Amino acid sequence: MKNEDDPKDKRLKPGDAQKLTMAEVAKYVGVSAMTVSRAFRQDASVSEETRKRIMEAVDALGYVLDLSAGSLSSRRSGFIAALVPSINNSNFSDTARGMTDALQNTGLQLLLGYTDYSAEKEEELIEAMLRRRPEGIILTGGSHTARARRMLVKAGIPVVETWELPEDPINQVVGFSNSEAMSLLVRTLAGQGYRKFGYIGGTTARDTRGSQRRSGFQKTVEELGLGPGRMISFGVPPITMEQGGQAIVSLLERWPDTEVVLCVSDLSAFGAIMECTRRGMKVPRDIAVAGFGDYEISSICHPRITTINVDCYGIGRQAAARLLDTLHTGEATGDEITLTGYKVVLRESTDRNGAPTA
Amino acid sequence: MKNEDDPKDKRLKPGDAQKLTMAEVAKYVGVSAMTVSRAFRQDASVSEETRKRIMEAVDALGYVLDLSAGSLSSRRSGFIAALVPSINNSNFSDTARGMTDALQNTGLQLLLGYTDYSAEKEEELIEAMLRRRPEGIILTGGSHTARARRMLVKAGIPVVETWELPEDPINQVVGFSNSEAMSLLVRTLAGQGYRKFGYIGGTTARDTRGSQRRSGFQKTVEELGLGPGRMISFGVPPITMEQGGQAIVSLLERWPDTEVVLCVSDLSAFGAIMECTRRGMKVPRDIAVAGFGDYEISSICHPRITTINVDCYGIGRQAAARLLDTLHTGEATGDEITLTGYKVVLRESTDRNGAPTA
DNA sequence: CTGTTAGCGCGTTCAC
DNA sequence: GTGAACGCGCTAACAG
Repeated sequence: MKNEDDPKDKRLKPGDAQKLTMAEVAKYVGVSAMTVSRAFRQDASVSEETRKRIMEAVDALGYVLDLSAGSLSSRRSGFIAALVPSINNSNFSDTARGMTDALQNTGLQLLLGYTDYSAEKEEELIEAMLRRRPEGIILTGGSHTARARRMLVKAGIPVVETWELPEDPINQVVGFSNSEAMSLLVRTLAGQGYRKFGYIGGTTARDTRGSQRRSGFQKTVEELGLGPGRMISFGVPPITMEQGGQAIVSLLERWPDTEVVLCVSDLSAFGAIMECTRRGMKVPRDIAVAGFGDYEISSICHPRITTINVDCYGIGRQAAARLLDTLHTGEATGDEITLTGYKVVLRESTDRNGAPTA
Repeated sequence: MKNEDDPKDKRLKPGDAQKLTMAEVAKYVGVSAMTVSRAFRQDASVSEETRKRIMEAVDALGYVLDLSAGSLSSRRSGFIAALVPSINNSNFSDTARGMTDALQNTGLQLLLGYTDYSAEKEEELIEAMLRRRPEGIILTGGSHTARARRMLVKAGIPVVETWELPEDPINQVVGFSNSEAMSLLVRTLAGQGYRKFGYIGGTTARDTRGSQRRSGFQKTVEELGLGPGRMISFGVPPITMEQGGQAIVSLLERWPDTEVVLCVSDLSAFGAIMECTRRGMKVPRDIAVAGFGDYEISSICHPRITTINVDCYGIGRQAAARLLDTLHTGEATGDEITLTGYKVVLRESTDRNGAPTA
């Protein structure tokens, strides 16, 4: 913190300054600050010769551009805010990766936050993000507090909601119907002859995607005339593998004749299957289990787990791409919904032949 | 974008403005902008009465503080930069969560980037981060390009390197010796009577923690007089479960009498065990397997996996805490190393009794 | 407790 | 292709 040197010695030596400004670099090179500024932009009109000299000086002096100053002046922060429920869930981290990849070489940086599945925390985070003046914002899901919605609308930036199909979208949507996806899984398994369906999910209040999957399950089971599904809830998200194990135990105690159990997530399905194995039950011989999300584990474990494959990475990538479109077309783009695909992946854990090792 | 109203109508109506400034809020309330600014800070001396009026106006108008302007003026960005190799690895996302939690209520926000295990990408990211003028930066590992090191030193902000013990730390370190941790695992298993050790890891160039684990393994196996370890490499990081399965097949083809296989990560260990199961081998009856990292899966799967438990969350939390200390004590804190704990967790996958189901 | 003045380090805008 | 003046929205520093 102390200046050991003669404070009047203002000469600039390479490797000297800690907090260098553009003006100082400009003086060193013998141009104006504006020219240095231009040298940093792709398109700007600076002679190759001048740019080269400037960049050499930048290197020699170790100057680093100050974007916070630049964005104040240009009124473009260079940020895109993104909120996901949990960073520890590989489905969402795949989505975050998709967003980051889509933002590559756009000069935009992702400002990532996680809401812990809480609408209140989401509201706080939205406010914190908006204070950084992001040029767009990507949210997970369509449930937000009234104040959050107000802030988002007022911010006047493009908003993309993902992973669901909100009834009343703020702006753009990139996602799929969790309810229909689960419904498809129920129908597929019913088509294979399963009749007695159980369901394992979290308490619904916080995880809106989870509750959509649950209602898709219930609705479909009833539509198929298979009576009310056998539902077991474990605690609040994030979903753990262990909860799946505990839940299937409860479920089988209560309804021992259950044929197939659908889980809100592959993670709980895996926990359930392992617990069954540990208790000497064979999956799918004694009970079939399916998950949701097609996590890596489901194609590796034994037995491999039937699930719904969701395009997590694509959701992120497309959400960012939609945002970029809107930004480039001058925010005039109409609100629109981009549907992302999902598909049933049938694997050993629901195999009717009960021959887990193929 | 168009202004439908009379542009001369400058009266401020609640819920009107998109881009409101502090000065406008101040005018609305009848105070100076500075007083509004003070009302937003915790410590600042503003009468409760005035603050209340200001905050009501802020609410009514929907004003959102502009931190980018504030940080230019205060010369404090409010950012902490953090770089992790991969966001899809739950060990690192636990670390990120630890950092975020430690930064709670400090007014500092995490700017997260992932390097994809590449020093070049890390260098790029460091530059991109420094352009935002972070007040501190947290890195994973101690291997950086020369230019990255130069930029970091020159930035004059506290740097914390994590997850390893670099030979030549830049500043502070929060981590543990990956080599010694792996060594401890080898010794523990050798103590149980295992003699023929195999090792499965990635190609070493990019993943420095992986190569430290590998060398800890090799060194220790030789020290114990158990000859050179049987090493199999799979591709570049990130580590997948599938690679573990492929690797153990190669390893057993080449050295069929291997008794125990140590893996660079629980993820490859899990893949290896599942592949063995699929091929009709029992773990640990036919071969014992251990991992590294104590991922959730290892305590759930069947058989449960012996591993090294690492305090991932604590690494993040302490790294951020050290940074905060340094920031508060005026950056005068000496460089120091904070060791984080690790411990061997013995589970079924290396049980000498070979009774996987307890 | 509150107001005034003067920048923070850039980019915009308009000259040349 | 380059430069000068000005201002982005806020806060530090000082005054009262």
